[in-house]
Amino acid sequence: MRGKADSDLVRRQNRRVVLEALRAQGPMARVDLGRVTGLSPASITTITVQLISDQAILELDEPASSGNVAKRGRPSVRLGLNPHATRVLVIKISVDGVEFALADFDSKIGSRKLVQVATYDIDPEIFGARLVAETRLFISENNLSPPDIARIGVAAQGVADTRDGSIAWSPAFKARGMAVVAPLQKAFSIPCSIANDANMIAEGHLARNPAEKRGTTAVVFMGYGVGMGLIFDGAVYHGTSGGAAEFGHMNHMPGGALCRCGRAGCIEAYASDYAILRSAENLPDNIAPPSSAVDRQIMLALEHAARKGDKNSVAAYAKAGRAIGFGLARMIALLNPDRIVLAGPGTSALDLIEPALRAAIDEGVVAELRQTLQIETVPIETDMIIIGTIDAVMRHLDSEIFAYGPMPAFKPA
Amino acid sequence: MRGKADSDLVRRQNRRVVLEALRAQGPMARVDLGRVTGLSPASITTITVQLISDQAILELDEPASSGNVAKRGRPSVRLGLNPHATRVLVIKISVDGVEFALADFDSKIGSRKLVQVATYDIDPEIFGARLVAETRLFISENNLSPPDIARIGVAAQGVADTRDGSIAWSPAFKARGMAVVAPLQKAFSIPCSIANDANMIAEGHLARNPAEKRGTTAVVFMGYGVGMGLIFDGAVYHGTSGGAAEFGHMNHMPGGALCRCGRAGCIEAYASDYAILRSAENLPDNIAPPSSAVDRQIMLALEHAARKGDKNSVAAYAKAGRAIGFGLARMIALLNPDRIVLAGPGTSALDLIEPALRAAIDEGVVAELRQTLQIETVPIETDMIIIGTIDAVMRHLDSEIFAYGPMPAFKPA
DNA sequence: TAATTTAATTTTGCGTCCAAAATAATCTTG
DNA sequence: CAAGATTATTTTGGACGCAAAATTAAATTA
Repeated sequence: MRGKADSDLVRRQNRRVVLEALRAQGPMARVDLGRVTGLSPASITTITVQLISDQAILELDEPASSGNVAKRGRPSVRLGLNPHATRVLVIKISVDGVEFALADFDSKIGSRKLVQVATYDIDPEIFGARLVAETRLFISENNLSPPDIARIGVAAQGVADTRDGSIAWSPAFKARGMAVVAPLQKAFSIPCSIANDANMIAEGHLARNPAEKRGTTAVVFMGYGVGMGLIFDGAVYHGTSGGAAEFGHMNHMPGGALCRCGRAGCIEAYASDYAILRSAENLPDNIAPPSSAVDRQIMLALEHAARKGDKNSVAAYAKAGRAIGFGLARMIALLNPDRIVLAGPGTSALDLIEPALRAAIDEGVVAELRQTLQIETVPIETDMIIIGTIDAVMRHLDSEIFAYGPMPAFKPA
Repeated sequence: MRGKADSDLVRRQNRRVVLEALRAQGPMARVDLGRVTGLSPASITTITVQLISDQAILELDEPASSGNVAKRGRPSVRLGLNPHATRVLVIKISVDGVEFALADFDSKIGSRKLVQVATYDIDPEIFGARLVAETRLFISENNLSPPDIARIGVAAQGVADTRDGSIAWSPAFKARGMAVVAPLQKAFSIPCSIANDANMIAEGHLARNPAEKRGTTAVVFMGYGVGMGLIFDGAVYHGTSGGAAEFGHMNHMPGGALCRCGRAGCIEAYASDYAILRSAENLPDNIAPPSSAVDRQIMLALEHAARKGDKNSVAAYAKAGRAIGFGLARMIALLNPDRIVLAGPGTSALDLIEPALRAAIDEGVVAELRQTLQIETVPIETDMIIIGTIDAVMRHLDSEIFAYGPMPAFKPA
């Protein structure tokens, strides 16, 4: 914590704490809010009166409805986030196309839509215009207009530049430096931000796992690519320009296998779907990777073959495990994390990958650093990119807007 | 920032802000403290009155002494940290032996002493006893007794375990898990903590470079070993058990050169003094490294030979640069830092190392992540370990003791 | 010596928190 | 069904921190 403190800071912090409690644990009564936040009942009253008048939260008046077994005493009144406090638009940009989702202030997704876009050869200018047009269409299809939306969050596959709001490099685009935030903000005058998709998965994991509020966790995403999100003390780390945790493009072997990014030896060039496939088919590892995602069925068939004992397939998964394992070993030496979480569709082949992965960690890092390390697998799928982006945007609204005082420009639905 | 806020938090935070300003920028008048901290003159008065009565700071009453050209108006009274507020003992444990230093509350070193200890084959029990005995001697030689010392900070070469207060592994010891904090605390009843020496170098760098309060910096130390300290937003990152930034033992090549730590392929096994020497002498890279530090003169002679054009020496430095460069490339992919700072005696050979180092970074990480990255060399020597440990301990005292209120158990000198 | 200038403190007011007391709303029980 | 009992929430009053304005302090300049 830096800089001076005053009563303004206290008010904002406590408002934020209350909002975060409601967001993380769902609706609850004032008494419970007091217990959870550590604030006195008197303070809770003051704060909730303000938040209610700001329309950020509301009383969920279900008189004896919710199967409340008759308890003694004055019944508690549950408070919840006001779904109509504001709305948020989330856009996911990947090789598959562009996906849109609208979420209410209580983080529930109201509407979503996938638009197929032939991204690879598209011109940056044209993509920007297309993105604006599709966004405008999606907004109007939901009977809304731009001022109804408080913020736009974009999750992009590849290296997102959080500072200039562009996609620096992505497997979805041949071109580099695709401007994304600028055209959207210019067209709609809505604050907009962009981040890497794996970091957004980590945001989603963080929002759902209170244990991640402490210590360091690396969330590894395995699938069409290999990604990572780093959580330090309850905050996802983005790095200087948003390029943090580019685990897939962390070098594994100098001069090694050819990667989609054009360089040699990236972890992704050994451990992503296309790389495992290429390796299982005994193709040389310097042939150009495909520009589109590998069909899920093909990967499942490959897993099946490996489990049946097909030598090449088994070796391919082992190679992938070794690449990820050495990458993790290097990460462990650098960050000494508490937990590693393995997630994504690629974990369906974990039985084939894990032995080599663990052997590589054992070989690659001093034992003392991995004694307390937990490695676990969680069922996170690609949908977590959208969900996590919503979480990230909401966290921002909680802190930066509602925590400050009366809502700016609120419009009841 | 987590948890609720109250006026207690405000008071502590602002007291800390004042102390940090005086520590970072030296003595200054109340007016200037107000300017620097953003606090009003009224608040500065209140806070400084308390800190003076706690004897944490004092008025530097030099009536018109310090060449103050006659200014109009009431003269300002400069305030400074009270050197005698408390004392701190710092212990550095390395292959060379054990070094002691005493520092006053204004961070100035009062007395220091190097004790040669044949560490390598020592029994943990015996080392603990010896450490306590030497510490007791050092304290009494300075006409002090244990209660005069507020805190002991230990910096250790190798993997320090901040949680159990031991040295998990170190090139200085054959044994693993050397208890350090426990015997000291038991003997003297003084709070004691331990950390890795490279992290302490980063603490020292941070204390002297206000720019490091923002963003991410990796401080690389090159010399008898290769170390790193990571600074995230103005705080040195220690990891779960204090083992963070073990850059020297981050794997470079699976199955590669033999390292002091017993494993194969660590960066240190290519880029530390002994590794460069081994490589220049054309010895196989699987021979056991020496258990003591390489003499500085030998390394300087090697540099000289390389600059004269000796092929083997030139190749050895290039190999070192490549190992460090790929390590940095991997770190960059993971952390997307703002700055890399190269430091330590090894930087005297930077002209021989840097070309290969930069080439490896270019080869090993996607261009977009290194566009804004600054790589600089700073003249940090091994002495920074002691200085940085003092800084770290003082930062702790500022936050955890003096920021809270009256000093516990203060004894004027 | 009086006016001016700059530094620091004191006074006063405001905002936030908390503890305790008061009030509200419901259930239990005779 | 009315009087307790019980639990939730609000009100009241006090404490503590910051900041603005007024005041005091200490020096220079005219």
